[in-house]
Amino acid sequence: MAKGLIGTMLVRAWPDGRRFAGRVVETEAYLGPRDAGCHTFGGRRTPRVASMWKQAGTGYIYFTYGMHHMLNVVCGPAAVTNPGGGGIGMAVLIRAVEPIVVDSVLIDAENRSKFRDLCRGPGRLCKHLEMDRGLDGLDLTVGQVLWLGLPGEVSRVKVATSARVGLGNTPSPWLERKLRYFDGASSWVSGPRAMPVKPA
DNA sequence: ATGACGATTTACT
DNA sequence: GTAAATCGTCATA
Repeated sequence: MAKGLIGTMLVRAWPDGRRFAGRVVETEAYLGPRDAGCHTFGGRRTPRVASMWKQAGTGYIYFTYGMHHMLNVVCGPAAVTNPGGGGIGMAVLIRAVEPIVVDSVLIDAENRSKFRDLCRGPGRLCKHLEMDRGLDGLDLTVGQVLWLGLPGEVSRVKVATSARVGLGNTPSPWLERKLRYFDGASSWVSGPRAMPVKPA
């Protein structure tokens, strides 16, 4: 799903009618309880990560560093047979988006560079789309506040991969896995365009 | 009740 | 390149 979401449209609509739409260009996969980099590592089910155990299509938004919010798309099944447990606890972090519609105005490709940093990085994305814990747990399949649409452009996207960003330095094979996906031809991607697998 | 810690960004050297 | 900003969350006590 992390790979498949590259190229899809992320849409945000405000009560006052304003709209934003952007093309997803960078994601990261967080694979659940076995993944040392994942918030559900070890089967964690604290209030903060509760949304990660819900069904695919749920938004998981959390707060970190005392100032930033991050948006994830939950992608596992929800609890069915075991109400207190169940689910898979996996999600995809949306790290960067190419602005297409800003303040309800379609931005031509030639003018898009003016918005280069608007949604480049998970923190900036949430800041500019005004997404916080108030939207945590939202059903992203209901197109009213925040949702995902169809691929934005009919073009062959070359999806590149790298290790995930910002996971600290606790040694673990999980942190070296190439679970970050991005449009290799996009200039809207955050951080390094390729990360070394492991510093020699 | 307390303390350590971020799936980051920004400002400075 | 390095460091500060800043606070909710959760594991201890």
